[in-house]
Amino acid sequence: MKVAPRLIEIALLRGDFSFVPAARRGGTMMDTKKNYKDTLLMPETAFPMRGNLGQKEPEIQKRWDETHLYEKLLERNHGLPEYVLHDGPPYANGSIHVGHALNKSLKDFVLRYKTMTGHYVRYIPGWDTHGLPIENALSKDRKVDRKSMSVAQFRKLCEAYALEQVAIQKRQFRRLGILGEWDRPYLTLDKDFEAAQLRLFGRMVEKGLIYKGQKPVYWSPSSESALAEAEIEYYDIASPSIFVAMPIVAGKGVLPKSAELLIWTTTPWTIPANLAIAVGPDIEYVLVKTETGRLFVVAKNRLEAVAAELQFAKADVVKSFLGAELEGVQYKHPLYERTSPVILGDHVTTEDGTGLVHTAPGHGEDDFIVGQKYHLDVFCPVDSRGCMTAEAGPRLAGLFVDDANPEVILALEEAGALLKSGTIRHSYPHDWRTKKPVIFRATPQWFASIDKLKDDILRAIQTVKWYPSWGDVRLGNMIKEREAWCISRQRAWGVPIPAFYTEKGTALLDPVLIEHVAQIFAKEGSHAWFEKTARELLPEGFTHPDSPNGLFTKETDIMDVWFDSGSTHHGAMVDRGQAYPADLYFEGSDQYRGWFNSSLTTGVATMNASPYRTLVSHGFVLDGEGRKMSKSLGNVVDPNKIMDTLGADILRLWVASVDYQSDVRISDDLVNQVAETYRKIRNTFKFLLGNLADFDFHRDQAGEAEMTEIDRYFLGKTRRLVKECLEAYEGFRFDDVYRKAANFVTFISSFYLDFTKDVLYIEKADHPARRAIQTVMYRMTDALLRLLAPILPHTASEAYSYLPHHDEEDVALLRMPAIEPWDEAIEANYDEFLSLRETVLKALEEARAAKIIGKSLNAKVTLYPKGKVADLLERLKVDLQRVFIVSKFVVRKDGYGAFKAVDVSIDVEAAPGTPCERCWTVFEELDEDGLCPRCADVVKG
RNA sequence: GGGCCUAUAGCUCAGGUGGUUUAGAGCGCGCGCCUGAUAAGCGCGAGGUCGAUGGUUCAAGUCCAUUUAGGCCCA
Repeated sequence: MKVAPRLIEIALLRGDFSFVPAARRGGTMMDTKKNYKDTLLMPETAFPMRGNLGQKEPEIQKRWDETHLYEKLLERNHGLPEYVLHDGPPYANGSIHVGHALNKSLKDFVLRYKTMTGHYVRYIPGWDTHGLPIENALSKDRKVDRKSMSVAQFRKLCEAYALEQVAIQKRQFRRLGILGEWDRPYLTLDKDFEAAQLRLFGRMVEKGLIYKGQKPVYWSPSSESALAEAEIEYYDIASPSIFVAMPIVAGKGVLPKSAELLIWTTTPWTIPANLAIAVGPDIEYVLVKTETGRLFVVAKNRLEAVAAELQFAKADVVKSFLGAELEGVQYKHPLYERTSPVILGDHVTTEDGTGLVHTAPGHGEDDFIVGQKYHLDVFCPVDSRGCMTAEAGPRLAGLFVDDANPEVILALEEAGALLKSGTIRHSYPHDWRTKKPVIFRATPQWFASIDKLKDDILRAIQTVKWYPSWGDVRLGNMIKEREAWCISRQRAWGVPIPAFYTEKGTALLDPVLIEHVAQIFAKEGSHAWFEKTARELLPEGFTHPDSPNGLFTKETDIMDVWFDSGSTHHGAMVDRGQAYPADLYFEGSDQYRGWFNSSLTTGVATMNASPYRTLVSHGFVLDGEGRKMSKSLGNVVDPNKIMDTLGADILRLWVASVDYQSDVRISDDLVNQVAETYRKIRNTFKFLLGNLADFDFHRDQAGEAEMTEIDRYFLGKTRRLVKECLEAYEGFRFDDVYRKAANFVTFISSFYLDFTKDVLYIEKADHPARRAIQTVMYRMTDALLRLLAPILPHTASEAYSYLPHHDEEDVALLRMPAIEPWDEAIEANYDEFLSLRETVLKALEEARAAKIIGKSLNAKVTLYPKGKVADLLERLKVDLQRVFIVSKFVVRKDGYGAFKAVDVSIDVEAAPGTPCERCWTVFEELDEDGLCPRCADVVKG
């Protein structure tokens, strides 16, 4: 324990010497020692042992800013091959979390590494600044009443809010130590960006990829507007609950014509819009005959419940079959002369109802999706006020949906299709503002066709390099499953869809008009759309046959924000002078569905090629137990806190330590563990720098010819480290860099840096052996500093500034070390020697335990090699006494020692004689000053 | 429910196409040494049967199936 020494320190401070052990008392001995200590070449450096990163990093970052490090790097690498890492825009809302820190750190590793390998590397950070979360933050958190102002006014508030959020996140990102164009980031709300987005959209229009269709959305009849998921609140209400039978007209040989399909619904008003009945392909269905002789189809698991509900006295199973067999069966609508198909849908369950799902593509999300697959119409006989239209037939037309319900039920009863009508209490969506029920209603929306692009996208996927390798499968599966992309949003905060309507209602989506609007946006931003009239947004003198009076209106829908971020490869990359495609996209695995997907779609649509050559994805950050972080669980780790206390380099080192390609974990314990490793690395730097205090590499370096084998062995290990780390960087395997570097540090610290102290401290400054060792240490320091610079930029920068005779202003300005060959024969020999070393250390440990020796320098070791060990020693030119830090080392071919191991035995005894006052090596004879010949020579000669 | 992924010592990770004996490393932990890297350094040691089950095989952490837990994205 550390208690004892601490007590002594305290005692010394107090002047209370009663705690001091006897051995430490007595003036003369201490004085003598002190004299000789002054003659040693002890490590000397001002590089502090403790990082104090929380305080120091901001200072280092300030220096980077003031010296324009980023700009210098660009200048320096101007004309070299460009490497484009295109930044995916985080959403501008709230403080950053560890996921952000992980993402940005990983990118910075790549950016700094690529810069150091001689690439022209820009970093243009970006933000996603439109969208619903910002609208909601204003309405909910800041109590902004949207209805009290115009859309244009509300959008201005959104913009201001987004910019605030960007400022917050920017500060936090910069604290990580990331170099880049922070003064000129790209924002999706920038005028230029919005113009670029429109132009990209225009090209898709030109290619015929954009069309108008229908899609059901949450619709609030009470406020006559579409609602987003976040604007919905659920309350319990009473709804009708009806069972309806729909007669078969074509049974496909599976069902008799007299059979009827049984469905259940709580929204009778959607019955007029019924265009199909969905069944689960793998669900088992039965045809049952009731006491009345009617034949009904129902899911087998639901039979009992349904029979009870409908009070069947009898329900004999006539036949059973899988849902898949029913595909294509035709039935007749009970209220209209209309025939519809049975379709298959994975969304069908047997949790409630009959296992057969009434499908109205105009009134339900699932219904719409499955309807797309079967090319069903998106039929919606309900208007914006929630009233049935003429399409629902004269009997229902004009009725509000709630009033249509009883009328539909009545009609069904009259048609003999109603089997039961009741009520049910259930949770139902309501408008969060009016608190009135909402409905699902199809409205006209703009779509991007995916069908036409699918094959091209799938082909593009094959050209991308994926890390991890399963990325192509994941994205490919999503593309294959993907239906049309609805890009319309009935919101305010976003880029408007640049369509106009004529007096006759003709939609005008024309590349020429879009370019005109884009030019306006480039000057004024998309606010112009909401502040100007259609006339003002159209080219001067524009006419259209469908607008004889020259009147036009403009589209009110805005674009899905995924179209915003999907446009960054132009708005923020190509338009900023970078080449298409980018070398790298590097984001979280949720972006397979998001940005990877939308960027690829728009990229293929407009450039017929993937916007990225290589794609790397990282996993999510979980807590120490592998669980999702959540406020309610209280397991959220705040990166800002870590940076303020332990430092950004610790956080970055954590990032480097984990296998980010799957999900990663973080906790206080885990971060502390990384901090320990950091301390080891830092302290090793301090020691190395200290031992290089009097070393000028240009003047003092030794050639390999002047080195011992073991020097060359460690030089070789350094070169191996360089090679392996560079390979790891190339493959984005930062955890390999971390581990290899950490292991290297441990390895040299316990072996080379330990035994060479005898030469470094004791010998004269320019002793050849000492200069040889310093040369190796310089190489080690240099390699480690450069290799770790991308991961620990602050620490590497700081340590480099303490390196005597350094040439550059910052370590970041250096190149990665070159890969050099090393002597593999020496490496093999000394790798083998390591196991002999272990054996000797064990023997020493045993002697220590037996109180024969304390420190190894008090020992005399006698080694009795046999077989392979004897062979090995034949091959080595090594000073065993020095390497094992003992006072005497004897090798004897005859006899055996007490400590036995394979092919070797060892005797350890206390070295006879007295320790030299200066070097502490034990000698049988010393001169009159208590010095050994070597020390006498150094001190006196 | 579907697509994709993860699961080896307390922690972070190694363990090409199945076959070196008691599955490795670093950290942490325990014990000890040193006090001339000192809120440091060095040594030794104890910890896993490889998420679980069932298979294939002369032989599986390493192949197959099932299953459990967890994650992302859908539904």
